Amino acid sequence: MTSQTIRARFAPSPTGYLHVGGARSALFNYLFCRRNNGKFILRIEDTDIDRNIVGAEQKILDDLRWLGIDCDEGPGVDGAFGPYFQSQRRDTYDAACQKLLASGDAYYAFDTNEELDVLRKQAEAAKTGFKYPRPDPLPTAADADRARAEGRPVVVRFKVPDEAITIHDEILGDVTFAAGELDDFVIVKSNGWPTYHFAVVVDDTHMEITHVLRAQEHLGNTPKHVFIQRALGVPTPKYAHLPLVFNIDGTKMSKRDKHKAVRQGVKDAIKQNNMTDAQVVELTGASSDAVERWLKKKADAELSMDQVAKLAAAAGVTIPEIDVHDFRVSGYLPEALLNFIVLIGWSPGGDREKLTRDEMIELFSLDRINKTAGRFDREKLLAMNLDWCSAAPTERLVEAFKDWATLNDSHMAALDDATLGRVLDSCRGFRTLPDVVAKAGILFESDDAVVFDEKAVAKVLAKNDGAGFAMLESLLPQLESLEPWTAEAIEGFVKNICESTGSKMGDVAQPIRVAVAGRPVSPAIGDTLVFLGRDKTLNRIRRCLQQR
RNA sequence: GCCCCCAUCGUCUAGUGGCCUAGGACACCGGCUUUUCAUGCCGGCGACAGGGGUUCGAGUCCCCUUGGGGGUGCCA
Repeated sequence: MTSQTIRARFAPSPTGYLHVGGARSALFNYLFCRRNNGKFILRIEDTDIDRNIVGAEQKILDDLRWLGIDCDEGPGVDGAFGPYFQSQRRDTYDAACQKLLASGDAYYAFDTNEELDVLRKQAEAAKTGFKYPRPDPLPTAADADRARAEGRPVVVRFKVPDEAITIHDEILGDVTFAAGELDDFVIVKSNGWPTYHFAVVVDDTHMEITHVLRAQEHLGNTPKHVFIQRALGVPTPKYAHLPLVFNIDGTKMSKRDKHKAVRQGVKDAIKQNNMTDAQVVELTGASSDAVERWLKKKADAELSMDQVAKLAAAAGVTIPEIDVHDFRVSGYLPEALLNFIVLIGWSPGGDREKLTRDEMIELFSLDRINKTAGRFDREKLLAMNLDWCSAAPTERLVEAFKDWATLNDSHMAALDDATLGRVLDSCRGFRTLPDVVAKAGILFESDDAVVFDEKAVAKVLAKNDGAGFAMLESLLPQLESLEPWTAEAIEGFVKNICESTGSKMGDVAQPIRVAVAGRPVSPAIGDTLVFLGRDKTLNRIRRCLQQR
């Protein structure tokens, strides 16, 4: 190791938002570095030019920032090892490739995808594993030029040594792969760009990465990387393969789950005649062919997320949160998400569970990482979010709520901080930020926006020959003159009514609540009326009386 | 097919050979509190996958079986 300092990295590819699994990898790397005074590096792996999505890296950066995971080197944070985009490091890969070609550790190959497909199918039919047949003798540079001239694709393959290899993993221990298991894999594609396996090794070397913490799905790739390192004559970093993160049903958590959930919901709706194929076509504005393919053949790409969202709304399906951004939009606190995620595959030991980022840093160690894959339990996340919301000071809640409200174009984004703080405090006990809107949002809409819930009206107002309505009627003039218009005064007023009429709080508060909110749910009655103000309160009660 | 990894309540986990008649949290069930909805509080249900070893002693070590997962791409 040329550097004594621990250096670890998170290396996402810019193909969309940051996935929670990726966020967990980023977090572990981050914690490991912070704990050990190391450097945390962010590198964008954009060697697959066709799959890159414009602006995706910015979204990933935003999500990491939202979570509070900051890097020491990376896009926008200069370091001595940049650039931090693989697309800007092409010459490095080319040089490394030339070196391997020159030493005979890599060679040119000219097979078309079709030819390879045929070989793979044959192998499958024969129930044997596919291994790329290494040509003998190996093609020369001249052969490569000739192939290129013929219009054949030219790639570079790594000549895998015929020897067993043992990987020492910091979490899993020694893992041995027998000789002859690997075949000669591609390191440079026909478009000249390196594959992941090659770029990752070259970059980790140049960036002097000392520790590679990555998902366990990469364990089987590690021999490839170590063989390349040996051929290049460079050191091997320490590896730590993190347990995977699954859905609650044990399937792999993926972006496809969103399509899957909505597809199922739409299918059910059609089956129950709540929806027709024609409606699906109309809703999405897509061609009926595209819709059919999406519906039947699981061709996710046929519909955009926007179109899928429309279908979800129509079919009454909730799209599952998969990306960090989804959880942000759903109204989770980043500190809760972070706390939840860190406990999948790691624990500080004992009964400790609730951890701030700083506590995680203090407690983090590689040897407490589990080997077992964990499931992403949304119920537990919800409970954890409630805990964090309950414990959060009002200012923090205001800040988080504004972020959420702005992101969701909520009408409550317009409220001033002081009001917002009081509203948030009056709703304490909520699980996610939108719960606050569900409970108190109506108080900040126009009076005509109040829709009276039939059941609530029947139960609270109309029952007993309209006892509730009568109550409201008698309350109205007193409310007109009540002074001062504060939560305490209003609560006191309601209590007085109870005492003088011998009724329970609910008998008085509920009719008022339904009158002003249309539903039997709102903050405490005093708070509810204060948020509304006297004029709107009276107006809404009068409007309600017309429902009689 | 082949290679690799994994295995404690439904879920996340504590447990690193005796402290384990296996602890906590979420969920679930029951009760209490409460002006609504939520909260909050109390209690309950509930696991070492199976079989062999090793050991005075195994959830903890070894082997097999079973089960789950990952890889086997000119994706990362």
